Amino acid sequence: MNAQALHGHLDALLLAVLERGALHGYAIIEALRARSDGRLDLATGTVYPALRRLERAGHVASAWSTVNGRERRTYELTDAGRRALADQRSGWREFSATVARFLDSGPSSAPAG
Amino acid sequence: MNAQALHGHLDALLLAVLERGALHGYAIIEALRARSDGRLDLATGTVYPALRRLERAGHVASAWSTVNGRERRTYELTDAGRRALADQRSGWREFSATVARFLDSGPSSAPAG
DNA sequence: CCTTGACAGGTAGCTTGTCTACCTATGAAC
DNA sequence: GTTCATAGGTAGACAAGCTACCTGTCAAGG
Repeated sequence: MNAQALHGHLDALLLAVLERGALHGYAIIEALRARSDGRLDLATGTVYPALRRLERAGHVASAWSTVNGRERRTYELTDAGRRALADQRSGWREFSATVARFLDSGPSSAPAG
Repeated sequence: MNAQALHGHLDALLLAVLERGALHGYAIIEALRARSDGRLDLATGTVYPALRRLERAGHVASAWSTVNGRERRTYELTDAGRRALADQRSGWREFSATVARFLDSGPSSAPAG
């Protein structure tokens, strides 16, 4: 399952992983992979631009830090990002409930017609 | 909620409404609106090209019929379309379960940390 | 006859957002 | 100094939905 299916929901996932604490880009990709049991395996070319989008929107803030002599850009949720995440969560719930009406049950599992 | 959020799932919804019986394009749009309590209000410019996509893929078959002197193109699920729908259903379940891991619960609803 | 509005089908071009492919750089192993 | 894992980044391709527009029928109002 690639991010093409996520279209429009990727930003929400990014905010969600950052909710547990600040991470750098590569670690975000690994967190996504780990928490999804390998189902979400995103390319850097997908995640980095998305992170920059979120930063432009003010939902995350980034800072350079040097770890083991390596430059890493660490991303952190802002207050606006936290609000945006709450918003996206309810948006997701509405979206998934709506789609589920069409896809969660087939004709065989319908009660009587 | 617009179809931009549906990205990649629209085809599945279209197949799902056609599962209950053949419909013409306009009626599909109305069925989507009705079954979603108005949440899915798709433009013809969204649905017609999608239908043509599905027809090219062999998932639906269309036929012209004249009703009340009006030409209507009626779409019907093919066997391949039925298989594709079953496929999309399981894809949807996996997708929604995966995203839900990140978005269905906030830190407040987490048990202990 | 002409206009307006609901119904019905259709297309072109724009925009957004992800993907592919590529590049730079450090530190460790060989 | 080559290769691998880690880490950050960009350009251009591509898919798919959106906006705006067009054609046409039928019914109502003038």
